Amino acid sequence: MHSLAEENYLKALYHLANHQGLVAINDLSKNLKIKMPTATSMMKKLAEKKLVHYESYKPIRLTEKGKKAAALVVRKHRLTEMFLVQKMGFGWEKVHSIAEQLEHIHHPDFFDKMDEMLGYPKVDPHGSPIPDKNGKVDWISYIKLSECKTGQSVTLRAVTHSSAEFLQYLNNQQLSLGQKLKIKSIESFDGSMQIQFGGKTNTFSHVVCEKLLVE
Amino acid sequence: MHSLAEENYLKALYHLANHQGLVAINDLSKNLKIKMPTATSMMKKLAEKKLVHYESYKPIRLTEKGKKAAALVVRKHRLTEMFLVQKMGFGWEKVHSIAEQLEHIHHPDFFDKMDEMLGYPKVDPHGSPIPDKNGKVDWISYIKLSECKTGQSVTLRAVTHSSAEFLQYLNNQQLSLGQKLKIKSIESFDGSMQIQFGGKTNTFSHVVCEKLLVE
DNA sequence: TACAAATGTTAGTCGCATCTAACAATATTA
DNA sequence: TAATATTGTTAGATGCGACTAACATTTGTA
Repeated sequence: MHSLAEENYLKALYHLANHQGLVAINDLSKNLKIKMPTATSMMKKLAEKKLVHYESYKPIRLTEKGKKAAALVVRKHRLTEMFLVQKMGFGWEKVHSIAEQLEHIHHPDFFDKMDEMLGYPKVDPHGSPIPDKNGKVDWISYIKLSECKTGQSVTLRAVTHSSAEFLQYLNNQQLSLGQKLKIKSIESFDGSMQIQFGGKTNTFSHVVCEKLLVE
Repeated sequence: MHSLAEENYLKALYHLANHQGLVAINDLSKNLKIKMPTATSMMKKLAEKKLVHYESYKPIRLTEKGKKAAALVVRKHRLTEMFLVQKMGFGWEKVHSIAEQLEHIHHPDFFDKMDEMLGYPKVDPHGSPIPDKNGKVDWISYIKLSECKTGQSVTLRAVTHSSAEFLQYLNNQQLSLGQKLKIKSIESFDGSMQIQFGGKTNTFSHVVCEKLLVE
């Protein structure tokens, strides 16, 4: 089995590769808040274990084995988040930090039981897809709210950031998944959007709109 | 907060002190399956942190601070076991090994929520008391089945071993907590007991009877 | 294109939790 | 009580995952 540190590197590589394509040592070290030499030496270790393709000065790529291992950690994380919300009554803004710890539990039965109790969910409370037991993911192609045009009507399907502060902000705006949104106008100079939903119109900054996925 | 290793030492000291009184380095190292020098150096570290009283060649004692820290780990372990049985439907023989990992989660809300969902239970699925949030334990004084006399009628209240094998053995005998037992006879040469319960009479070895607590 | 800035690697150190080997103290027993 | 066995300690090594300092490569730009 992989160590806690290894699992965290795999997960970071997985997310970075999905969000930005090529992954440099620098990205990885910033993401994990470790220094670059530490990341370099871990890449050598993961390369030994055939979890990444690593060549000096080249971008890092997960191998198929590495992708699967990473996806299985993500699976544990997202199943846990779903369990915490659905079965334990936590708010969606609380669950990320708990799941960060629980994702490292090595006990298949525990997660299989959650999966069963939840009815084999396909997405987590933030709308992110839950990888299956083989690490395969059903990618659903939503678009960012920030890419929509004035006048469009869309439905909020996922958020791409799970920090407690951001989700609490959405709570304060009474914004949750499934909410229908109508784009009233867009400020061209800062990209902020006036959005109508639930009988009111609020303004959201570009930074916020980028993190909201809709269809 | 304490490291995973520290928590495991505290827990071992707590259990050993409760089961056998004085605790020697040797006991500790056997219990944790580590070598004696490792235990010695950890005792020095825990002494620095005022979690144990340690003097060379003397038995080890937890300080009040150490007892509380240990009890809080035990609390997390036992709450988790109860949650796994009551809310997730695991058999009592499965939960120890899962709880061994979950007990090291550092997230008060997670355990508080379990506690609330379980209705603030006083004992775990094996009949062991759950320390309160201050680390205080309601000691209930049961006696070992092995100490009972022929003809006595008692009720099974707790088991003092939580290994999957032992509990599976009890499952196979259809023996669970709350079961009324009547002692039909005792073999004087090996201490095995003929016990009547649930409409049948089975023989249990001394080793088994020592692990069953009754009242 | 040449230099500067940014990025990446190598070499060596550190703390943690483990180990083994050698030595010291305590306990057991002949 | 003296010899022996058991238990405990000290000293020093190891693997892991982090670090800093110094050096190397790549990239961006004047």
